[in-house]
Amino acid sequence: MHNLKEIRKDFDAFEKKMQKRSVDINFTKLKDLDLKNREFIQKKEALEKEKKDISKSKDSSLFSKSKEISSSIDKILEKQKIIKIDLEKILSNIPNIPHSDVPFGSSENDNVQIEKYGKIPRFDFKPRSHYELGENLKMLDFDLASKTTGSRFVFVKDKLAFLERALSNFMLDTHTLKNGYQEISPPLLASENSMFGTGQLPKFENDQFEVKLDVGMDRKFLIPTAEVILTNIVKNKILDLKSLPMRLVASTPCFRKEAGSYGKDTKGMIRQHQFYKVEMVSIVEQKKCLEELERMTNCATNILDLLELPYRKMILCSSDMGFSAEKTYDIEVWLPSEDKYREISSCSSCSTFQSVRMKTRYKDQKNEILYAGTLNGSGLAIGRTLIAILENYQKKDGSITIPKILRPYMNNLEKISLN
RNA sequence: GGAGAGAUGGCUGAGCGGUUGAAAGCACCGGUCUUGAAAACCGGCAAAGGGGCAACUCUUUCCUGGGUUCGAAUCCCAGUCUCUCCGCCA
Repeated sequence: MHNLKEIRKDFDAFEKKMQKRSVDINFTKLKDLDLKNREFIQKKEALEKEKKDISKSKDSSLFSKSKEISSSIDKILEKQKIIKIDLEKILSNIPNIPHSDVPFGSSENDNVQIEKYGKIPRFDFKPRSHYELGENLKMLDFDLASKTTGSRFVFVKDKLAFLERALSNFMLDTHTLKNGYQEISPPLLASENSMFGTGQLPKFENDQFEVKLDVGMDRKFLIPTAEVILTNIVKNKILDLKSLPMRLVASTPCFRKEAGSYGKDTKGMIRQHQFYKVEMVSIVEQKKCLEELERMTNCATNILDLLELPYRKMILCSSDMGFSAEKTYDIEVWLPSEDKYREISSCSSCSTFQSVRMKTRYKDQKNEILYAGTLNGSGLAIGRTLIAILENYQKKDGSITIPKILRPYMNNLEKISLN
């Protein structure tokens, strides 16, 4: 969310920056509502002052006047409430402003490749897709999942389940032992307010799984990413400068409705309602956002380097970035069966966008209170890493070689083949 | 599920109808002292919002939402969360 005070300073500049996002926002209405809102505040405060003076004077002859003032205040408050709701509604649906580094674009086709890494494997046979490989090994079972649950779920079995678990441990170990992240095992449900804080609500409610709890009225949602719960750890806080940067990592299941992607990636486990992901979150001084983004992205790509998987690094264009992001790098891993790169990690700086929503601040050296910068990135999506290993490490006979770095995590198993 | 207790500033914690935005301590910032540091001492120190070029000033906020009152951190009602005891249980 944007700080209205900042927007007000230069409405036109704000409008101009927002054009890069290609979203339609009623700026005139926003400006108008802000103006009216401030008028009401002034009227209200004048009356409040008057009332306060009466009560301080303890002059009983003025007490009835005070009652009258109270009712006028109520009337103003009522009108102001409507304006405030409108204002909030507009404001909370405005995305973050893209950083000047971000290329302008209208679709994912405008994302810009920064660099390619690793060697694309050559096969002397037609490489199979991960679902063919997994089903042949009898270790991926999509039919069983539709039987027990429904579409876009999968059973991962046997050695592939082992591999999945090994990946989680390997990634967590790397981030905690080498990259300075603190491991967290968080709740998988988030409150409505937490979902608002990171920007999933109110605009993207359709993508979220809401969970009905019997007691209480508070709404709860299954986390679509651990980003939600990790970032909201610092909600409503004024942090000590010494506690920054704060780096957190968690490996959790993630739940997404994938509304609006009907017919997309219906085969295989590229796009599921539930998947494991190792997520990194950093809370930093606002001026250190971009620096931290580079660091975080390197932490993500480092995992691919260690797994010896070929990938490329992309910078997302203005229209392909997430709602809360000011700048995003996508890491795409090579998938031989599709003969192309597919997203396996997304690292974003959200500047102060989320911290304004969450009210996360810190005191700098001068004791000034500033909004914190927040960043999040996958390090990596486990399901998709599993896919990448299956496809890139496949052999002609349908067996899978296990990447060397993972073997210590898998009882020194070297290869997965049909039992 | 049953019975109690509580929620106050960055933190700990007093206050239980009238300059209380809130004692005290810790933390933090500035200063004195010191070769430097620590200790000690002195001073400063809540946030959000509005107005003003500024100095500054006003309003709101003691979990949330209602209510009583001229006036609420303080009284009443509802909700949320936390803790203790009992029961149940992974």
